Amino acid sequence: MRVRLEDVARATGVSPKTVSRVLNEESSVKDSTRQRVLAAMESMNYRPSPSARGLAGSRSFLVAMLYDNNNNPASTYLAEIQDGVLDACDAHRYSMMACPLRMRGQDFIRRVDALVSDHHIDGVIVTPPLTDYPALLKRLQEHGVPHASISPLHREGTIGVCMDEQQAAKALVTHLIELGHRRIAHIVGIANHGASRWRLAGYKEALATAGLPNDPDYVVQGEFTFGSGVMAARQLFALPVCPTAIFAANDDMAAGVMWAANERGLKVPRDLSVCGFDDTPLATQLWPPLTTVRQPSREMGKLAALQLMEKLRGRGTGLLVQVPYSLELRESTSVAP
Amino acid sequence: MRVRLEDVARATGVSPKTVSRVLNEESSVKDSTRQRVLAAMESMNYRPSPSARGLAGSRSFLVAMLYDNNNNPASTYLAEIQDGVLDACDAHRYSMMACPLRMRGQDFIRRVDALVSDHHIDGVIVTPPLTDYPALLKRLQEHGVPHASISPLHREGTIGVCMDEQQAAKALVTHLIELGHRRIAHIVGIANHGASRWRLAGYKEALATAGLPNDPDYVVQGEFTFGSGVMAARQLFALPVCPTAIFAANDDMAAGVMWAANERGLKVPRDLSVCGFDDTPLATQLWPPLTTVRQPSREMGKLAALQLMEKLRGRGTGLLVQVPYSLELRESTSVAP
DNA sequence: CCGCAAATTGACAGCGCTGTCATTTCTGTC
DNA sequence: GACAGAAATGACAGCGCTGTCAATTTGCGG
Repeated sequence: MRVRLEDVARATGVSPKTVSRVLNEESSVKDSTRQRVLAAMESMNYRPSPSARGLAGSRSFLVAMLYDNNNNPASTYLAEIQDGVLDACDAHRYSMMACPLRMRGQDFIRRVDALVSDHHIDGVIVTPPLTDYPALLKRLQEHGVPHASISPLHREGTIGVCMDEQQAAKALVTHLIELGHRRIAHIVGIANHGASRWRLAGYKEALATAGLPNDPDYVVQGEFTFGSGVMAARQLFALPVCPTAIFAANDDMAAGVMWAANERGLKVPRDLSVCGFDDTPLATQLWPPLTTVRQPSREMGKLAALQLMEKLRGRGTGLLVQVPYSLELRESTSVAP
Repeated sequence: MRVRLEDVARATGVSPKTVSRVLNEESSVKDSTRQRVLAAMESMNYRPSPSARGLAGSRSFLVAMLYDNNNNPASTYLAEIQDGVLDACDAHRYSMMACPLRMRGQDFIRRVDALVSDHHIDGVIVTPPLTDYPALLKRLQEHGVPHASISPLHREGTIGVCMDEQQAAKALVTHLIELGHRRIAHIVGIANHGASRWRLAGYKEALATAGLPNDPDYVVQGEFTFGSGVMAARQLFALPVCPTAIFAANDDMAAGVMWAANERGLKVPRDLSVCGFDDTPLATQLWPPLTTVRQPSREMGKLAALQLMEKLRGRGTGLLVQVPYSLELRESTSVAP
């Protein structure tokens, strides 16, 4: 019924073990043999059984993507990462399981345990903000399960992928300055998220570099949601001297800012320049379209998964690769009034 | 190292097979025996190996959630469904794999084949718009893999979960009529999606029931995105006689309508009532908050998964359960001007 | 053409569980 | 109290693959 490894072996005239070697890309197989086996596999449409491989061997070819579904601000972001991870897994014949972790109490530790020991997970992709949850990372290490992080806050000894968000934020704010803006406000994301810190740091750096003052009134707290963007903007508009530009730490909040501006009768970008971060679909759906920083989430998921699988194969030491950002200059920003 | 079924058997003084029976909830085990075995499992922290179970038995305890990542308008929706499915799977010790399907050409058939035969998938959760892709359903049937659908267009012989979207749309539009609106427009979603059809039908039904005319100019095509909502609204505003209320087939488009209204200087809800559908997070982030229909996506994912697992266990015949909608009447709608 | 190390290949057991079928232990009945 | 039939349990093989280690083949210097 099902084509087994043994069938391929028989068809090729070699032992099952040799077919297994080819399957696992072991080096000690003569090239001519490998070719014959591969050809047979192909023509017989052989597909190894993950269950059998998992049971007999030490590897499961399973990768888990962990995410925090407790306070899930940006499901678009996670969905894109997930797709990228799946892409990479597909290409290397790995499978992926998506695993939401509710970070209440210590229950999540048990979930991690269950996951790892049940399914023999080979490796884990960790997404923000889980990337900086020490208890989780510690547990993974105890299990001996390698992980790759996406945009981790602490980068030493971590493999995965990141973007120079601070540099990107700086570039964005510098762009505003070049447009003639001098009163530039920033809406910060959820405290302690890496993204929030870096973007704030980039904002401050740009101001400092340009020799502009860093007015604390111009830095208000948000929480990455549309609503918090609206609230933060209202707060800024209530200031005695309004900013002429607002850099929100993500697109959702920027959309909130635009809404609030509108509510107050401010025309974007004529009266107020607005920019965000992430380049979510929202950015181009708003009117005017939002100036923002493109964060290649999907690509990042893919790269993180690739890094992980490299490590699993024992090839390379695993790196924290950096993906390039790109400024998407659109119509929500213009010269200062 | 690892606690095996055999260890539990030894500890309890029964044969491995009996432990296996308890594990699989077979009926032919004396109750006292079952209790002892369960106690031992608990105290030894026994966790069965999915690989071994998959290899030896006919079941894999794996469920796949299929989604279309080609044109993915509403990743929030899918993310919520996914979480619901995961919830249900967790509860019944099943695992879930998320599987995006690119519906280009015939490649996706191979992907389905690979999925089912590689992983021995026990069952599949199908999400819109895949629910109505005949080639996919046929292939699943050929593989003998049961599936549960979420909001399928064709309901006969299907198990899964649905909502009476037509009724919900009717109720929403009826609400507008009760507020005194007579010129009510509708922005349709992507053609052929079940959601689009039902919501349009509900709109028409409400008008007909109230004896209002069905002006074709007041029904414009959208595609479930913010941008398409903006375009559609502009089209409606350009009409000689403007509608006083717009029912968009989803929240994203409704947000687009609100934006366009704003752009044109129309105050919502004073000059124009707007309502959407789905109750995405966006609905409460807009200002004014959006009147919409709550679609319990997460709950629906959970229920679909439960239906599927019931079927897998051979219990019950599997149903298409209907979840209740609820009208979320908020500030974006008010009495007609 | 031989001997030896290196390169390749193969034999075999067993991973942890379940399907099949045989066996034992209960029931209730006359 | 013996007996049929049902209920409960067990023995055993084997799912499809890989780890271990042994066997074979190859390449090469002399």
